[in-house]
Amino acid sequence: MMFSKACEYGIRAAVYITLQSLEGRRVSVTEIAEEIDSPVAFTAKILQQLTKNNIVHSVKGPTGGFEIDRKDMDDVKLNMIVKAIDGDKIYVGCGLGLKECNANKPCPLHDKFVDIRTNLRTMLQSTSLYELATGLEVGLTYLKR
Amino acid sequence: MMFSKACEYGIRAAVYITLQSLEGRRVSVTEIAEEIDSPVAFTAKILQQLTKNNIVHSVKGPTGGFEIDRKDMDDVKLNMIVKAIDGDKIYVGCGLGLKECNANKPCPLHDKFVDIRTNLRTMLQSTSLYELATGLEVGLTYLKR
DNA sequence: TATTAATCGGACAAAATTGTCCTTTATTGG
DNA sequence: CCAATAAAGGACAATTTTGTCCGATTAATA
Repeated sequence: MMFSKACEYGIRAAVYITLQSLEGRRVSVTEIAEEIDSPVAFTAKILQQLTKNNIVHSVKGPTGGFEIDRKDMDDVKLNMIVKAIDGDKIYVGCGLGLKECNANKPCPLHDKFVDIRTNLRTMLQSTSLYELATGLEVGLTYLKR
Repeated sequence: MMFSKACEYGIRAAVYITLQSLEGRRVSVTEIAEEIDSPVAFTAKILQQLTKNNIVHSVKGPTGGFEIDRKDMDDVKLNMIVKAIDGDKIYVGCGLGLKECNANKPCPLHDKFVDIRTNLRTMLQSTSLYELATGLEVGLTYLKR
């Protein structure tokens, strides 16, 4: 409703990989898709994008799979994932779809939107994968269903 | 980025109709589409939905077109338009796309999302067509480009 | 009453998003 | 080196969203 399906899967996948990487486990697409309840092949596609953008790290061959460095768990914020998959259309662009809409020439909703969007951006920029994964770890939050 | 294209056009159309109704003018789809810079036929479809939902009033035949009663300009809030076109998926539903996600069994982003979504809902529920149209009237805001 | 101008409604078309499948490439372990 | 395993990548398919077209319906007016 806010992100594309691809982006939703992407975030869920990244969080799951983070969770498993914390335990030192490298995970396959099959496992990921199963655990986050997403279409396997489609999830694979999305993971390709995340690896290209250095958000997750992938290893081919047997014992291969996806993982995230401990450092990256802190460094990777949600906005990076969103940007990698959906682009920056969440930040840029008018709420009413006007091409030119800014403080100078605002659409009728411009001012009311900047607030909401700023909140969203701030939230995405400040939320790390590690933060999300720890909630899961403790059993406070869930990724499936 | 937040609303569907259909919804964007719908809001823009409704605001334009409001503006013209304030001047006592009834407007045709052709004029609306031109003034809000949207595809005519598609805009017509969306206006049908708005009419069915009693958000705008339509009159067939020559001298016909769309208009909004003065009273409705205050009563119709943006959330009604959004609901009529996009349904309530903006309010309902998990930010990460989980089927079951609530305070009991929250997704990792649940709490951070409720804030943002509450802001959005509040804004949509409190913004009337009249309010948006008057900004246009005074030349403070714009609908095209 | 005939003409004309407008919305309504349904069928269709195009484009974007979501999703699948299969082949290639890299890597591990025997 | 070989077999098995996993991601990468490209082609294709299904679905949803966006958009078009055209005939039917309604109403005003000459």
